[in-house]
Amino acid sequence: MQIKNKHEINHRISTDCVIFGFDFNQLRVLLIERQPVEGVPQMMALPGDLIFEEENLDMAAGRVLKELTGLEEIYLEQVAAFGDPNRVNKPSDKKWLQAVRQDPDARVITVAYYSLVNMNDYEPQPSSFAKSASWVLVDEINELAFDHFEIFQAALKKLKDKINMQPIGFNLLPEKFTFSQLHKLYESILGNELDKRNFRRKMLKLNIVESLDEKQEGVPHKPSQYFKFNEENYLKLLEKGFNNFGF
Amino acid sequence: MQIKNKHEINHRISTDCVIFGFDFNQLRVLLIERQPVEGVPQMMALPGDLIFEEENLDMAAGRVLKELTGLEEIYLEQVAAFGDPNRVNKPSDKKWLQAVRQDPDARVITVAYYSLVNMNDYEPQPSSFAKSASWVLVDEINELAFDHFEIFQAALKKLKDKINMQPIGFNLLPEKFTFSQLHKLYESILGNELDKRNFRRKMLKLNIVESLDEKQEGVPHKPSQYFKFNEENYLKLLEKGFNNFGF
DNA sequence: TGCCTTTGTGTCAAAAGTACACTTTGCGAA
DNA sequence: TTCGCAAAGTGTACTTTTGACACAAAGGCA
Repeated sequence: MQIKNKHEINHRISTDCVIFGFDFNQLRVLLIERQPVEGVPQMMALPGDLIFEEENLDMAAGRVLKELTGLEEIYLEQVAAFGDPNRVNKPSDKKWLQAVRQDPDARVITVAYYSLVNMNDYEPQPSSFAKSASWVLVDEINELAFDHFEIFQAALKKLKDKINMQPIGFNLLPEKFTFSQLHKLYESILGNELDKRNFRRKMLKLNIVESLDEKQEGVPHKPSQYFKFNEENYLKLLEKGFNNFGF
Repeated sequence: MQIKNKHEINHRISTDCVIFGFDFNQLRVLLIERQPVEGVPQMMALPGDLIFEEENLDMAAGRVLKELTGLEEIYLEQVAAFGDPNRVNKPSDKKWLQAVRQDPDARVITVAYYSLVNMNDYEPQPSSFAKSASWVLVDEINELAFDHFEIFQAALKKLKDKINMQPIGFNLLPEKFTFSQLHKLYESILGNELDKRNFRRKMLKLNIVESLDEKQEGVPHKPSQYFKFNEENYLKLLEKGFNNFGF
C-alpha cells in the first residue's frame, strides 16, 4: 500500500477573534496591543493565540479571548481558517514572534471567529501578552499585525452577509433600546442609509421587537419609546425556515 | 514578560473535500473507499488528506482532491475548520490510521472545502489510498468515516444557504442545458418543489441564462429549448451588489 | 412663548410573489 | 393515419412587499 510515510508535518493552530461592538453610533472592533518588544513598532492585532492540546476550536477561541481581553461567556461563530504558509511576512511580526515564541518560525494556521457583543457589558482587561485592549472604530482600522487585517475584512463581510439573511445584531445593543439605535446599528453594519419608516415597518412585521412601557427621559426632544428583543419569537422565526431578510 | 513557553503544541492539518455533482435528477457527492485494512470494515469517506509543508490551504485541497480522485482544476470554497480533539473516535477509524500513518494518534484539524461540478466532465480515478471513488446520492449518505458526515452536512447547509443568496449551481450542469434540468437542480438542492412557471419567470428576469438556437432531439415529447449560462451578466449582477435571491 | 431637535406616522404607485390549468410538440404504438 | 402519452411552454388575477416621500408631536431650553 505504501501509504505510510511522508507528509506528516507538524503545524501550530491558533484562533483569532473579531469581536464587534457598537457605541450607538458606529461599529467597533476589539483590538489589542501586543506587549512591546525592543525594535518592534507597535501595531494593533486581533486577540488570538495558540490552542491547547485538548481543546476544541470553539473552546480555544473563548479561552484565548478571555485571557487577552477579559471577555467571557461570549458566543463565537467561525469565520474561516487562514493558512497561507507566509501569512506571517512582516519583519516586525517575525521579530515579535522571535521574542515571544520558542519556535517562532513554525507555520501557524489560524481559525478565525467573530462575535457581536454589547460594549457596555464588557470592560476589556488586557492580560497575558496583551498590553492594552480597546474598541477601535471599524472605519479607522487600516493596518493590523500578521494577516489580521484580512481576517477582519472577512469577518466584516460575513457579518454583512448574515444580517441580510437574519435579523441578528441585537447582541450589540443593551436589553432595552430605541428604534433609532437599532436603525443606526443596521446602517453602521451595512454602510448605507436606510429609510426610517421603511426600516421600522419591516422590522416590526417580523414581530421580534416588543415595545416596552417606558420612554426615554431627560432628552431635549420628543422622547423615544424603549423596545426589547423577543427571543422566543425570533427562534420561532428561525425554525420555520427563514432567509431573505434584506434591506 | 514570561510569555515564551508553554503551549506550542504540534498538530496536523488536513483538508477534506465535499464535491457535489448532479445527475439531472438528484444531487450526489463524490466519495472514496479507503484502501482496505485487515479488520477494518469498509466505510465511505470524503476525499481528504494531510497538507504539505509549503502549501496554502486552497492549494492543498486541490492537490488532495486530485490525488485521490483524479479531479483537477476545480474551484473549491471553504466550508469551515473542524478540530474536535476526538473527531477520530470510531475504533475502525483508529485502526485504519494505525495501519496508514506513522503517528496515528496525532491530533488532526481539518479544513473542509466544497465545490460544484458537472459530473460528466470528470471521471473519478481513484489513486493514492483511495480504493474507489464514486458519486453517491446525497439522500443515501448516512454514515461516513471520521467526522465526515458532519462535514458533509455542513457543506450541504452552506450550499443551500448560498443558493438562496446567489444563483449558483450552473457549474453542476453541462454547458447547454434545458430549463427543466435547471429547475430540477434547484429542487434537488433545496429539497422542495418549486412552481415551474414562477421559477422560469424569476430566473429569466435575472438575465443570466440565454436561449440557444437549438432544441432537444429524439425525445418522445415536445422538445426542450437549450439554454446556456451567461457568465458576463452574472458577474455584472454580482458587482452591483446582489443578495436576496431566494425561492 | 418660541425654538430646536428627534420621534413617529401614512399613502400611493410600482414591483414582486403566489397560485393555478391548458395548449403545444414530437414520438411511438395500434 | 390516428391516437395517446409525456414533457414543454405559456398568462392572468390577486395579494403582498417594496420604495419614495413630508409633516405633526413631544419635550427641553433659552
